[in-house]
Amino acid sequence: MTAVLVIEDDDRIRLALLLALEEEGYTAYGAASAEEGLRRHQQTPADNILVDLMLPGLDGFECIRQLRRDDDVPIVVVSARDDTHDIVAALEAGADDYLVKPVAIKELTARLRALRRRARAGTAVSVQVFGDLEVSAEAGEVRLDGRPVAVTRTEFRLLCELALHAGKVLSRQQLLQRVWGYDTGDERLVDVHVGRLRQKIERDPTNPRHLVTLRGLGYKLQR
Amino acid sequence: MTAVLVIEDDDRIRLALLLALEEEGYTAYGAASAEEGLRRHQQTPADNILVDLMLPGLDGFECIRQLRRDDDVPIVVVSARDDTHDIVAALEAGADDYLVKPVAIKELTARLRALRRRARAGTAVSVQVFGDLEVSAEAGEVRLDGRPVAVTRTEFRLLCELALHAGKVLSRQQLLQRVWGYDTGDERLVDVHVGRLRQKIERDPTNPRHLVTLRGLGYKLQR
DNA sequence: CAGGTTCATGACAGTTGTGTGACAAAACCG
DNA sequence: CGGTTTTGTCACACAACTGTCATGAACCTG
Repeated sequence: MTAVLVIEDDDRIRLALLLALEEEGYTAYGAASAEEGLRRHQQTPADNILVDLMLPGLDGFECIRQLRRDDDVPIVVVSARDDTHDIVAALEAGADDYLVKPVAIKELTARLRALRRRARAGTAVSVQVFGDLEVSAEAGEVRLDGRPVAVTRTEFRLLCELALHAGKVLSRQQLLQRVWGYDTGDERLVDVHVGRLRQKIERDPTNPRHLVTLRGLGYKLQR
Repeated sequence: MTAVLVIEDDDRIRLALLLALEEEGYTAYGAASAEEGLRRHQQTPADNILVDLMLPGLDGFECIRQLRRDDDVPIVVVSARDDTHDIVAALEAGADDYLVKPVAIKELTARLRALRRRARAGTAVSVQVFGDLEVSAEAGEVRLDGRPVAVTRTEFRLLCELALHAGKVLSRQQLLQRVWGYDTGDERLVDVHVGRLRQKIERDPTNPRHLVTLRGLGYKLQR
């Protein structure tokens, strides 16, 4: 779960942002001043910080500088001022992005995602977790209970494809198409590989909990 | 010196951007289509890429996806379209930022700086440690158990490339591309050099613990 | 419950991927 | 220049993987 701290003095805007972010699946909490924001972040560090520029007391620029003194958290400025000087100054102070109000929530979350992807790059590898099962596309690794599991290339591609659409059914046709690149072919092939994959990633392969069959529809991977 | 590649089909805009960037102290060069841009970046990788969305042939989104397939250079979209859908789609495709034309050059460069600051964080470590193995890119040195190991230039480049993306799989294609600069070539070449490298940096070369093979995927270096 | 459909699985032969040693060309260097 | 190191190519052997098929179980449907 991604936690976002919103530092904004206007109650209406702050609440609107918090609601919209929660709607999108974030854990969001607010602060009405820079001082309060700094304090809250020190207590429970957020994964992202949104900050307004015009704040009572300590202003946004100073707030960013103080945050940056000992933290590398992605900071996005959300300001009413659409002025190159402000934008440049905010970025120079250490912000990562600058949006002008009113912001489209979809754009905001897309930018937060892009920023987190960038902040993560180089440090850790991204991992998808399904209970006791972990899949990391970039590390080319599958783990069950934290222990690495050896899977073959096709099994891995198949698993990644299913993980990419976690929770959604994929028909054998779709899988043949996306994993094998076959426009046509024997759908049984998919069964065989699903079977082999189950042997490796399910505690009880005859009673799959992750990679389940939806009779007549296809397969899906669930959490 | 920072090199920026500008992919933009409108000659006037491209030239204006190139001039403005040079004015600001960047080395800037352009491409009038996605295909040309991809080719130029492959030959001489840029530190930043600016890309338009509406391009003849391959469009901007596809261009970004192709760049992202094997590179995480900071990408900024510069587009005339101010539409949330486009912005979200571009960021999802892998862009880091999105600016709407006409852009203020000062804002553009400030955003480029912010982006590079972010992209550098984490990667700038000059000595990387993988258990008993140490790789120092700057010193051009490799140590096993603290003892220096003599590796050849290509072996060293190969090792650095793998260390730079520690924990992530790199395909033989990517390695050929990045270590040798070959756009095409015999992938077995990589095997041979990996084999030679293992002889030097692995305690038990037949049972590699650091430089491991991921059948069908490529190689990776792990801690 | 009979008949048809859909799915799981084990076996097998053909194919592919990888490690390695040998060798010649190229680069390097006193 | 002549010797040494490095590099890239090749061929071969072996292990691992893939796709097909046959069989039987599980599941629907009327």
